[in-house]
Amino acid sequence: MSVLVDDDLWSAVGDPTRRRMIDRLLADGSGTATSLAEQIPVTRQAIAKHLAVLDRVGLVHGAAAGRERRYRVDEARLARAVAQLNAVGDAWDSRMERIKRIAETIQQTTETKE
Amino acid sequence: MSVLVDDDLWSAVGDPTRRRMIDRLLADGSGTATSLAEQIPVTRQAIAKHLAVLDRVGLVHGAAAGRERRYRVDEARLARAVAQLNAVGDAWDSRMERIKRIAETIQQTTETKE
DNA sequence: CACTTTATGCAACGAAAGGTTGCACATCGC
DNA sequence: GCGATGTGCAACCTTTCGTTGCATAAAGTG
Repeated sequence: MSVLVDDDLWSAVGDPTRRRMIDRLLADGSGTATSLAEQIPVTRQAIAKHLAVLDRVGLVHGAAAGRERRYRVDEARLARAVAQLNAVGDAWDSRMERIKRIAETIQQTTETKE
Repeated sequence: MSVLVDDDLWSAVGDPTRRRMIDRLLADGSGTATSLAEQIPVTRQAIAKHLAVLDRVGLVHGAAAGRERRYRVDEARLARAVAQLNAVGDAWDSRMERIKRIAETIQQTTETKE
């Protein structure tokens, strides 16, 4: 049984830098390429490209505001991504019954059908 | 605060092909580069490289058995990865309190198949 | 208004990742 | 011994992630 996931969506959050960007955007409410580059150790241009990727899959939306372009997380879209992360995690968990003990952090019982 | 995540571990499961490989290995118990290549639409060599990546982060272990090299998922390690997926998902969720309902709705539309 | 600062955007380029093909080599079954 | 099967190594291509450099637009300030 494999879970149906949107590879583009997953790949978008699969990148460490993009994950940090989402963290920052969620923490601050919104941000620009420049503001994010000040908080994450990559250049503004790299951030800008990642924002384009995130925008393309709909995880963020940018709006021009004067001379700056301010980005904000699309929470519904991110919730969908989170749901997929959980779905895959649950699917794998259900295949590893015997190690449930080891994964003490994961207490959510999953009744995913096989 | 951002969640402490092992980027290598996350990146390992961030690749669609590697996720499918893990799915197959879990379903079949074990597998070889050749057997996996028959189930996933990429060449055996590509599979071999992914197995090397997964082995490096400890998600799978390979053992020579005659002329073939058989790989098996390290369940403790995978459980750790799953825990991190959940941790990040939870962190993001906690930042998006107000859309919890949407997340639930999306969850229902996330299908699973064989 | 002119000038400087600040925020973007575009382009070229390099390194690494994911994928392919081709071939050499080891091993199993007969 | 010999063919079929399973690996491993190497070269090569494309995309992705990151860089630097430069041009441009919008504020802010004298």
